[in-house]
Amino acid sequence: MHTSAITRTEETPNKGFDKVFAFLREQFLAGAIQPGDRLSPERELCLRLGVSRPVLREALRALSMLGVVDILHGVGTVVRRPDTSVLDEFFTFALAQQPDMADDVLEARIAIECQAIRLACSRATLADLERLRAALEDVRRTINDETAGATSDYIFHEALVRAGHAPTLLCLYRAMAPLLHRTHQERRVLVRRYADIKRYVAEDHERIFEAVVARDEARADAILRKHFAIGDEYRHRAATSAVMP
Amino acid sequence: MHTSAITRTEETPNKGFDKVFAFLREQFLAGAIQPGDRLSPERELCLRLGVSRPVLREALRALSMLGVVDILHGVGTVVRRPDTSVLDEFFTFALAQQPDMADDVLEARIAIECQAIRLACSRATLADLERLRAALEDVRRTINDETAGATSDYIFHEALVRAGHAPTLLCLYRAMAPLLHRTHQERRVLVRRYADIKRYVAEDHERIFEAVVARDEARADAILRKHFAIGDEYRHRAATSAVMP
DNA sequence: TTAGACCAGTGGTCATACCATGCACACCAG
DNA sequence: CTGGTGTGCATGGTATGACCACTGGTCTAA
Repeated sequence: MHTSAITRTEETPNKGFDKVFAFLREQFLAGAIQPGDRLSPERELCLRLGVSRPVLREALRALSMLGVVDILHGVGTVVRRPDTSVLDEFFTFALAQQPDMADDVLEARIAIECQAIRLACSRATLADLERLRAALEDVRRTINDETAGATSDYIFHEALVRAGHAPTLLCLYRAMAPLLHRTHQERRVLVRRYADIKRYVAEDHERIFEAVVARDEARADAILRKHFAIGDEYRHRAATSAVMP
Repeated sequence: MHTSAITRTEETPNKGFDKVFAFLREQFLAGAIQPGDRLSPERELCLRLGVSRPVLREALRALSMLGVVDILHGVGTVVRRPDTSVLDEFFTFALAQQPDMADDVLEARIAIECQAIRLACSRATLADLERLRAALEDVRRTINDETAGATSDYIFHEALVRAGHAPTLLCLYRAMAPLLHRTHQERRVLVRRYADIKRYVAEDHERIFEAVVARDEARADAILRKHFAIGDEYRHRAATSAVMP
């Protein structure tokens, strides 16, 4: 008990994995290593850090899980700009065991999108508007197809966020993409049950588009919020009453 | 080139790490292992899966990175309900690599906070309001202290997001915390230059608090938005005109 | 009864050897 | 000169076996 205390009298903040991970983390956050750089070979790194190769590899694998590096067999470990693809894994696991998390993420989605649409009102380029218009037509065209409809819906909303020209918002939004897409598909199942939902989907998206074209921030925000609220209500109705004429 | 194809004629979809990770992933998604369960010991698992222990550990570490399991020294590897805390690491890395991102992140911050304040209007508990009130007093008390003032400011806004009771929003907000705090401190430097900024800081936060107490979503959102806009303007003025009476 | 020591189970680390892949360079044939 | 080809090295990928360190329960002795 008290014997072990002597052994670690000096500096032993973390050891092994934590030490390595903390070190690499530092390097990244301090900007010492930039995207595109190639890390030192594993054999060299583990010498420099005073750990064994398996431990070093655990840390590298951890970073690769976070999307910070790519480990390429026969090439090396290269730093990459983390994209949101990692979060796909995360949400997959998270939702498998915690379906109620969907609602929570949905709230974050609303936050992102409402801010993005405000920005879009002042920043949207002609190309953005054209993309939105095309997406809107797709939504209308696929209104009777559950699968294609879900995709159209998602594409429209993503186009909306893109039009905001805010990289971070877009990044966050795309992080939730897998989840959102699944939700869209679930929602589409309701189309059969509630006939009026088709009109709601079509008209809402059109009004959203028009508000952006008119560059009316407050109105766009309000309409979009209402759009989500209605969708929420439909899901709620579907969840509470299993059968419906 | 063509020789290697023969070697893997049968089932060799992945080998080593991928194989193990895929296996565990299956187990989770199929619901074969539930939160609270304890995985088999490493030595046993790696035998069952036909891989070495280092490789198995890489996979376990990967899962722990995704927040799916907790690895406890001397105890075992236990499955946990994934929460959004993992995203901390991710966003920390993701947001760190772009220095010019400050303004952009600010926009994301506005998104989070405006949505959170709306939720807070309907969900804030007495404890939340009390925390907000205390933070508000701190803001007033430290109005003349740049450093302490920045901290108070941040604490108030975080309390706001907490009152929204949306884990994902809070997680995203905290991921931006370091950047935000820096911004708050920079803003405080302006206090000396513009005397009226003190009144603005104090009054705005008070009105924000009152709106939440009144549970008026639209008003709270609007006030908060204006609050940010004014802060933005101050920063803009400070940036464009270096000197000012 | 209880405080302490002990022990078995489990994760944490290490060292070394060998396999697998990519890439570049040199080499050879045209 | 040119193009293809093969060989070798650098690097990641895996396996093995041993030992250390922590946790929890059990057993012993006061």
